[in-house]
Amino acid sequence: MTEEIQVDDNGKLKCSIEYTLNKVGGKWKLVILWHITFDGTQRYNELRRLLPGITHKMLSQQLKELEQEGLIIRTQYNEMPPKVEYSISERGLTLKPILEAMHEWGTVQGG
Amino acid sequence: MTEEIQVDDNGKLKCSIEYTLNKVGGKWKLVILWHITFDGTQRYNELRRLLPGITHKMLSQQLKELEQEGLIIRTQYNEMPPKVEYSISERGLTLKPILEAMHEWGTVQGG
DNA sequence: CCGGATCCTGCACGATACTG
DNA sequence: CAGTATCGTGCAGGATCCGG
Repeated sequence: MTEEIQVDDNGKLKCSIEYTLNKVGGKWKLVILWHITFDGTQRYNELRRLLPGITHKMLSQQLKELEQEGLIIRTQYNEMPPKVEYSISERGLTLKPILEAMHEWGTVQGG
Repeated sequence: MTEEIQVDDNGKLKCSIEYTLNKVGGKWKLVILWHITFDGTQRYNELRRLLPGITHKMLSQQLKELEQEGLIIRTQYNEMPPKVEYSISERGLTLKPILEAMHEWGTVQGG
């Protein structure tokens, strides 16, 4: 079994936290994942309401990236009107410790 | 004791994770904290070596912000040549669960 | 050795209009 | 309802020089 070592564009060593930040960094991803994980499956417009301040573009963009990473699952119902649900995947569930830790810290430190 | 509720610029509710991201979000803060927490007290240039790719400006800027947040402690020795050490604070130690969770995830998922 | 000051660039993020 | 398309912009982040 070969050793997989994380490197950046210049071939320098990266620590594992940088890998994580690459996947779920940015302003919205962890917040989205938190809601889908703990509030359960959500529709598109439900997420918009849960995320005050997010724009149309950012929500759909972040959802698409999260789906491509296999962290959430997109389920489309071909009805009228359209209905799309986003749920957490098994891989996404492995982020739970991170979400819980960050939520706990924000709650305690933020008052 | 009054209830402290997190709100954004428009008075909308924020979830605790957003508070956390405000404090330790961005490209470098968590990585810096990880090294100072688990590799122990570090000098300025030692941190530069531990953080391949970080620029002079970003390192000093992030260190200053982390110190102002009370997450790390800056100790200056008035010698020649100058010597400055950065160590984790008690408040900074409360981030340990987050750091461990993100490092663990990056290690497992990143291979 | 440890930074601050300045100037600059690019991309994350946003506003808005349009569509099946 | 659940998105795309287009166009802007501000600030995170970077390069470089200066100073104690």
